[in-house]
Amino acid sequence: MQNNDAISATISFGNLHDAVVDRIRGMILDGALKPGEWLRMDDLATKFGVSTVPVREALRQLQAEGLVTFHPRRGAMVARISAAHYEEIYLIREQLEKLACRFAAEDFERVPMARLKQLLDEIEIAETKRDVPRRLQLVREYFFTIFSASQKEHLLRILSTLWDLSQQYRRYFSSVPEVITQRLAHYRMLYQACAARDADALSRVLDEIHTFGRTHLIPRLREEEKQNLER
Amino acid sequence: MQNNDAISATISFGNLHDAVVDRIRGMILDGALKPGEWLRMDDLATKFGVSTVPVREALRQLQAEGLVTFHPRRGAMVARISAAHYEEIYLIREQLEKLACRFAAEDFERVPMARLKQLLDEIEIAETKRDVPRRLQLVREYFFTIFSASQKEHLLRILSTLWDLSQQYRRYFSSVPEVITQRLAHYRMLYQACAARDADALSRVLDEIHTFGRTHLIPRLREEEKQNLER
DNA sequence: TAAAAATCAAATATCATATATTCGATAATT
DNA sequence: AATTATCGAATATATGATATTTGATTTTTA
Repeated sequence: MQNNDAISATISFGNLHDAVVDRIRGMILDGALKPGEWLRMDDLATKFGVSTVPVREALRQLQAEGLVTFHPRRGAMVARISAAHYEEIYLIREQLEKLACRFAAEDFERVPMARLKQLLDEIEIAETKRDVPRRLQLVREYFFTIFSASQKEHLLRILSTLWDLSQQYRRYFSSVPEVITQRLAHYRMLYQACAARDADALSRVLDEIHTFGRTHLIPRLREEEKQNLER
Repeated sequence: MQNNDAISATISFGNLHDAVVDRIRGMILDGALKPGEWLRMDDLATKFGVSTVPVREALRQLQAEGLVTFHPRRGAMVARISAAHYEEIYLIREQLEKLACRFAAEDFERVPMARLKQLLDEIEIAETKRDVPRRLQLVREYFFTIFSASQKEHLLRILSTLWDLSQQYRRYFSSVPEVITQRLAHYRMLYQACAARDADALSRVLDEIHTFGRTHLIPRLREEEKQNLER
């Protein structure tokens, strides 16, 4: 009997380590593995059809990324991220995304506008279809299409892990209608700033995006967390 | 015969993974392992008196931190960091260190001034003794004593890995007299800004520190790299 | 010079050990 | 007498060592 989740069948080349990392990270990001959930190495290994060794390595890497916490002799667990942590992560993202856009704006030729337009359209389609997971995925790709024009390896790596860490938070707000319409407006403004090759406008839009998060979303999240604790 | 480098003897509890990570990271940071050098898992394992498993895990974590690169079926190697990478890392550090100081300045009470003074004195002593490794260590501790007042877990973690990545560069300049005197002046200015509980002054000093790096050190490093390639 | 074999090390699996947790039994206290 | 607390054994699972396999590189021979 062959397990459908088995990796060995799907990945014929490359190493198991990276494949396992991607699988587990994916499961955490789309909520299949929830914060606070224990990650039993044996279970994951049999699920993926591999031994425990690549699983352990994968979990260690995810720990380094902040998505997983290790508890000595107890095992690994999906990281619990508090509202305070989200706030911190967002402030870091704000600075680094501004930096990435500054680099990108040094040469707008590197921003693939056609791809950006396509993603923007697909985001709106996903929204009309109420396909939240797909929209989240597309939005991420949209932003990173812009960030990538910075051609800054480390910056992109750090931003990528920060987006991973704030994924839960994004999913949490992905069903609030006012937030969605506001965000869609922001995405369009980003596109226009890039299309106009206007570095200042790009910077302003990014500011607006993050100010909206700071003033509207983070307080809401703090409130929500307080309610959860009281219950 | 007992190997002096053996970890098992020194670390009786906790897991080997963390101990091995610290050891290898330490060896990279103080130059015992040089950029481009292959990290043979067998060798490291026997050197530390452990099996290859914790070594592999440690190398994977260091890969996530950016200190080590993996080459499929070839092994792990100490990361080579180009002048362009240093420049990028420094620009990221600039933004994040300003952010950390902004948080720290929200409540100067959290900055342990006595400790800061002590470190500043020790830095100057280490300098008169020409003890470069110790000075590098102390300077790092000095900055992180300030950053830590931000009480921002993720920010500190990211800054820590960025300092690790720029360690080679710091060592490279640690023997240039003009750089040292300029840096010592910067450290004193940092102390004074904190002592005066002046957030603006702190921000200005940090700006000056990074501007000096950008205008004087990075170009020098680029030049050096070019010469190395020509040779 | 090219091909094949030998060698070497990483990648993965399997096996062993150590530790934390849980459950049950017994004792102690109310 | 009943309930709770504590101690110990059993179980589960992380952690670490050893063994095997796979892939790549180098060397040797035709």
